Amino acid sequence: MTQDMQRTPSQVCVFRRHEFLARADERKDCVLRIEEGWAAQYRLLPDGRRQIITLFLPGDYCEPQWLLQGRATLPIVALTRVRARLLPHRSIQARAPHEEDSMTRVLDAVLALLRNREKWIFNLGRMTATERLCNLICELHSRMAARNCVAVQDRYCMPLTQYDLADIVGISPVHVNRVLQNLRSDGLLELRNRWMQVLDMVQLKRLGEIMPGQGEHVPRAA
Amino acid sequence: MTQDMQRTPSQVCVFRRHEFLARADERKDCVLRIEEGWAAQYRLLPDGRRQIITLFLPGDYCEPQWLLQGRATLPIVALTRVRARLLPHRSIQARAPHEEDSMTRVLDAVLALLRNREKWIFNLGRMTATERLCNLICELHSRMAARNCVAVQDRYCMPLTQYDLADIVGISPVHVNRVLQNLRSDGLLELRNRWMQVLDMVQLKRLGEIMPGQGEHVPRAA
DNA sequence: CGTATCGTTGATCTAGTTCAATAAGCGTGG
DNA sequence: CCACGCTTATTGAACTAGATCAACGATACG
Repeated sequence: MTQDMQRTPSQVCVFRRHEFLARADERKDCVLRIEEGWAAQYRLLPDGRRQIITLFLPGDYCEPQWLLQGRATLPIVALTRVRARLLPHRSIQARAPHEEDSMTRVLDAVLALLRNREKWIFNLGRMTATERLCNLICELHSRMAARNCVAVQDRYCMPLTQYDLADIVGISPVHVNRVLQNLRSDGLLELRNRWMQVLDMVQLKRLGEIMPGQGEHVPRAA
Repeated sequence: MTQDMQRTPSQVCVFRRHEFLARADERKDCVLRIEEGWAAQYRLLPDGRRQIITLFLPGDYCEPQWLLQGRATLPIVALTRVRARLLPHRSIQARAPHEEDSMTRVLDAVLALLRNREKWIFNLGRMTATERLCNLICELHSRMAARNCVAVQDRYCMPLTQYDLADIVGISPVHVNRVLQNLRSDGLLELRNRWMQVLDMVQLKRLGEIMPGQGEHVPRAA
């Protein structure tokens, strides 16, 4: 598919599930804008441990920093069928600051990525399994909502398997299942057949969202 | 100290231990370059849980992304006495690409930050306590080495308390202590009075460093 | 309609937490 | 110089969140 990308600059291209959008250390002269489907960037250990580092949803730039570094660092795989538009670096640089897919927009996406990683470092370091999952669900909801991908009654398509979820929040798949059971039985959400329905966003946020709590005092362990 | 910063653009300024280099949401028209001392960016929960997100060492740009977003997101505190040079955005933009403290250099630092966070998301999500600590020690060693701050025999000044270490690697201070005991008794390192001496870097790397292992197969939980 | 993937459940185990107490450093003022 | 108070390091004992193992049921899909 790399070949396709070379042949058809500024075009749309499609990846089947499990196909790679990027491989480690691959050269990149385009940024992708996901138009449909979900993709994930991950790191894998020889012993099988996997951690998903970044999730790409419809509307996201897939690796905006490629614009600056011209190279992928980690593999990116399609979690569903993915349709993406290729944005050659040149065409991005050519656009006026306030246009769609301009330099400014792409750099903003880099900053957003950086902030999102702040959040996940915190999550993985200091939140419980339930908190992490709630947090993820809220994040997905708000990102999907921002792209107008949430239907009535807070329903949205959530194609991640419980294995995927486990590899995002850094827990085991079995435990993901158990936490989801709890959230379901507490009436916070419904999740079946790749459709997520948030039933009690307030409570979900309370369980998962990180409080502002930017302590002004000297930081020290509790 | 914000006042000092306004009054003396392009100057050096000094922070005592526990003083803030930045507060959440503060406006920033300078990037700092740390000349001496260590600082940390962290997030704190009302219940006392703290996670250090970024560590700034001598030679590092402290929050290069301020150049792009003009604003801090999280508090940054001095872990030791810190001396830092103020680099106003204007002066950075004025420099030629290959100069010290040019736009290019600062953007490279943003990219490095992004990659370092990839690594830590992986660490926190999928590595054991021992692996995380070894990994951190190796990272500190190589960052200090890059700044010529490592003396003979792999000795370097490591001012982090065990509480700090705990809040970086996302485990409890007590457990940090125990893991360090193990590493000491295995003859991998020496650590006393804020001085770290790495005795067996090879073994330490093996325990902590992330193998390339970029699996080419379909990612799935082990 | 058979086969691989995905979800669910129970039982057992363990890495790491929490609590609590003590010891060792270390700066500061008298 | 010493005494005091505070921070940091160390250790043990009890506990728990979450992992691991294993089996089985449900889906989906070619």
